[in-house]
Amino acid sequence: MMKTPSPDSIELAASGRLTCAVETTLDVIGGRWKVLILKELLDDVKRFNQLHRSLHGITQKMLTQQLRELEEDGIIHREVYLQVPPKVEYSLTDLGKTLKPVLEAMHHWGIQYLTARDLAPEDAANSRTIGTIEG
Amino acid sequence: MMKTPSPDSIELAASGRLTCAVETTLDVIGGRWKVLILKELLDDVKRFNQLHRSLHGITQKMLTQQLRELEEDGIIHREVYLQVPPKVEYSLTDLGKTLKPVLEAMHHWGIQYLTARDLAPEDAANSRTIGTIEG
DNA sequence: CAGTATCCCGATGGATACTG
DNA sequence: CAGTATCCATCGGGATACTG
Repeated sequence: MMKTPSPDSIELAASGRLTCAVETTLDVIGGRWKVLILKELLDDVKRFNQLHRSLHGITQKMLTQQLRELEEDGIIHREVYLQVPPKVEYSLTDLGKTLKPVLEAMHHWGIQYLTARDLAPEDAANSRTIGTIEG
Repeated sequence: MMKTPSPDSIELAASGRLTCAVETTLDVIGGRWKVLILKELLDDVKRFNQLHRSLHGITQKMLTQQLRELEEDGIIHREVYLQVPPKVEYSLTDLGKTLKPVLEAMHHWGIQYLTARDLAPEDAANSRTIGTIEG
């Protein structure tokens, strides 16, 4: 995989515009707050206001919206307790838990990237992969 | 990593608003066309119009813009040949190549996700991770 | 507590035309 | 060939206020 020259892009009509599974993933976790939300839920079940407090800066609207999208995509589960005052708990579904390796890969790369840029920003800017400048 | 309860989020002032390395990664590859561009460049060096043709639907403006951003982030290298007609080649930097595992993880999950949703969309919608509904 | 409902703005991204 | 330059539509996302 990824080694094949051409037969790679997976044509799917699911969303109409996606041409590759990588984009599908990006579509699911690419939202402004989604990876943060997922991180919060990786190990624990959490309530709405718990999330609201943890994700500093997010508005209620955004939190609700992003949670709904994650729910529709089958990533998280929303458990409503019919009581007063209301109580709603959010948790990862089994499908959602499978995102862990992806998030870890992204986390790992992020660290590496920040390190590289921190230590040698100019070096990175000048780095090149082609050695022969020749028409 | 990811196993620790709290000392996780890496406060960085690089971009001002990022609170986690995962977001850093998303910031770099989260653009509308970036993962597609990266996929094109994973194995080959390519010219501007080659990319333009491969990424069906992208406009010149968008292609230029996304390429510039990737370049600024040290992910790709832009090699200009001073000749007529002009020739510009894009390639991954060493740093850019390190994204491969990330893209592979995302690709792999995307496939898995599509399969899961395809085979059992309702099942996924009903899946839950908490078993005890109890206030 | 856990949301909705409005209003609103700026960034993202697209169409089109032009150029060194 | 490889871009720029404009103009424009959309929409993600935020502030604020209200509610079952």
